[in-house]
Amino acid sequence: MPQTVRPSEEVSIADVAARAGVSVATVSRVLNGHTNVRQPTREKVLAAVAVSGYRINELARNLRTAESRLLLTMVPDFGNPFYAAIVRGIDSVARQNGYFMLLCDTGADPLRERSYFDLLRGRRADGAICLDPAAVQKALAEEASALPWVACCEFDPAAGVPYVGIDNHAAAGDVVRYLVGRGHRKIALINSGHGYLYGRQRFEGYRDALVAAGIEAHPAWQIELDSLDYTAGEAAARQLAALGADRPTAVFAVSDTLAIGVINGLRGAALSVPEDVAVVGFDDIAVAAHIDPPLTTVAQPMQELGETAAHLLLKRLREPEAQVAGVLLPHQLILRRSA
Amino acid sequence: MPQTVRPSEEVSIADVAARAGVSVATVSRVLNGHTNVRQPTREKVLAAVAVSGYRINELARNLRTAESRLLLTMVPDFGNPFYAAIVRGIDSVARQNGYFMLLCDTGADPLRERSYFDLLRGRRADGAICLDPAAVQKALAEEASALPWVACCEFDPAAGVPYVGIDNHAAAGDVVRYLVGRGHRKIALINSGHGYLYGRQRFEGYRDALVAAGIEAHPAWQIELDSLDYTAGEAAARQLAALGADRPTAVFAVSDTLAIGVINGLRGAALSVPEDVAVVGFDDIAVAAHIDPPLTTVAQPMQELGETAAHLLLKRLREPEAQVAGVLLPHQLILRRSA
DNA sequence: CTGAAAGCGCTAACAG
DNA sequence: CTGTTAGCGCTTTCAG
Repeated sequence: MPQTVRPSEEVSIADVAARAGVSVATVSRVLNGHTNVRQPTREKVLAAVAVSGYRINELARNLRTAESRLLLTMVPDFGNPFYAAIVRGIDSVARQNGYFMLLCDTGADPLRERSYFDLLRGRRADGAICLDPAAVQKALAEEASALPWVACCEFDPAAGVPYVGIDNHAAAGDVVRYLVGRGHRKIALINSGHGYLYGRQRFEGYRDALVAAGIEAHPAWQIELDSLDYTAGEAAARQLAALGADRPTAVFAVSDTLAIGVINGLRGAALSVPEDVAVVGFDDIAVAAHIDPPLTTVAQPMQELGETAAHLLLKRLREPEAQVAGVLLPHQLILRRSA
Repeated sequence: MPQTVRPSEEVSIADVAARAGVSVATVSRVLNGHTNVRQPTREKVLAAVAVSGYRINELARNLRTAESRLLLTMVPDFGNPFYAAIVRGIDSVARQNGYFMLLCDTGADPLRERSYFDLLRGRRADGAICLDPAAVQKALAEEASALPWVACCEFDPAAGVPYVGIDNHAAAGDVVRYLVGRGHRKIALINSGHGYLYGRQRFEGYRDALVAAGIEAHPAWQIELDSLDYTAGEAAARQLAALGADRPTAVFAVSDTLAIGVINGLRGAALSVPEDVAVVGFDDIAVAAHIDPPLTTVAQPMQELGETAAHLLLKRLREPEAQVAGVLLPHQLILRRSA
């Protein structure tokens, strides 16, 4: 016969029922705010709860109701302030809807992402929001398409997964057109490499806008990085500065962290911004407005991106059958002094 | 009679057992890697698992084993890169030990923190790491001291809660002594206000070092803020710049975000750093090295702070009775160009 | 080495 | 309005 090993202080719903002189069903009813309980009975129960110090065991409730009330959020790097703002948006609507957020840093590693997705399969999370590179998502797409998840920022409209993001192609075009309007014709692109779909979209926006302006880009002006670190931006800037006569007069970096690194790298090469080289970033993270020179950048509605992702997911949980379309939020070019 | 509403595709351990022609107990044994199962039997089970596409329901396991394998982390603001680095440290050791991390942003709000602590009470998390202001923690101290949690960065040695942090008093003293050594006698302190214990500790370190150097501080040089935003730092800088002849020649800000704001504010007042005013920050967040001028600051071992906190908590979970002492990690003054 | 069976603590039919 | 009872899906004695 299995024995109960719980410490004596653990009080269960049955204890409360006994103390109140009612059934466990009644206790459950008042706990869950059902209305069909007489007032005196309700009070008896509440009193018993109070004196016994009872706390509901949500693990048991979770099993019974078959939900964990947890939303999983996967980010490639929560050291990047860009993600922090989005995560805050997710968190706020999750909480408003009675969910908590399980935050995981995948480091853009497919294996780690896979193991996090197992949280869904094991019912430990009810749904997931994925901010990982599309390449990483893709590996999962087939087998995971039935799982309740949505994509945020990184998305492949063709993947059949609900998503929210911005029009990266247009945004990159806006930047190039602005720069061209200011007289620049030698415009570099510092891009995050490989897996990121937004990288490709922004590259295409950059290329198309250049073509439309009748400008041919020097191959050396297009740099692919495998990191969004400040340091990576610095290295890219040095590389560009070394071009001598072929040096670009403007640089478009696909992330503010990169752009800040670029500015610093340019400074190290005795080039001043924006006089010698104009610099435009992307994201509009908090620090962008507070450096020297203040960064001209494309603002993404970060908080709203997160909120929308959470709403999309919640909707998918409520109506599993409903077809949820992808949504694109507006971006905005913020003019400051760096370009 | 209650009916089973689970979709037909949901397969349970009983289905696997039936398919393999064994009992659920045996399936469970195989799943949990128990050794007392004959090889042929094990293979039958594994085969049945594979063909049925069975995934263990961790909610059920959690109820049975009475643990959630989740660690709760509460931060006052995950927009601050300082916290991001710590959180990464926590996450890495949590994962190494088979736990996932539930990350919550309390906004330094006692009510929200309380509600998060309820996750512990409801067994949805096995333990917690709290980075909130001591004042917020204190409200919980009495009733929550029995709960398995540890404090990180913010700690009251007298509270009886295991903690990890740095010696803030000494660190602030180091900054002041360095500044005095460079000839400064008019040293301002820009502090986070109110609740934060580290604020008080750093203030005392600042004050004591000043006294030891025989310097009397002008009251106007001590500014209390209720935010660590860049903007808050900027406002403080303007305030200091307006002092005219009484203007300090050095500023010690208790956070890098504040310090970056200060530098920007000073620049707005046409004061240059470090020539007119030297600026020292605290934390050594990633961007600190990449602004102009690069920030002199006190580095905290952020990753290690998080890792240690997680280890402390894990130890407390394993040995509930053991007395865990507080631990102080070394800090380091990083000299760059801002001071 | 394997199986039967007793729950973990809770919710929700169903019957009264 | 309230109680009885059957599980949710799993782990773990205890017997054989």
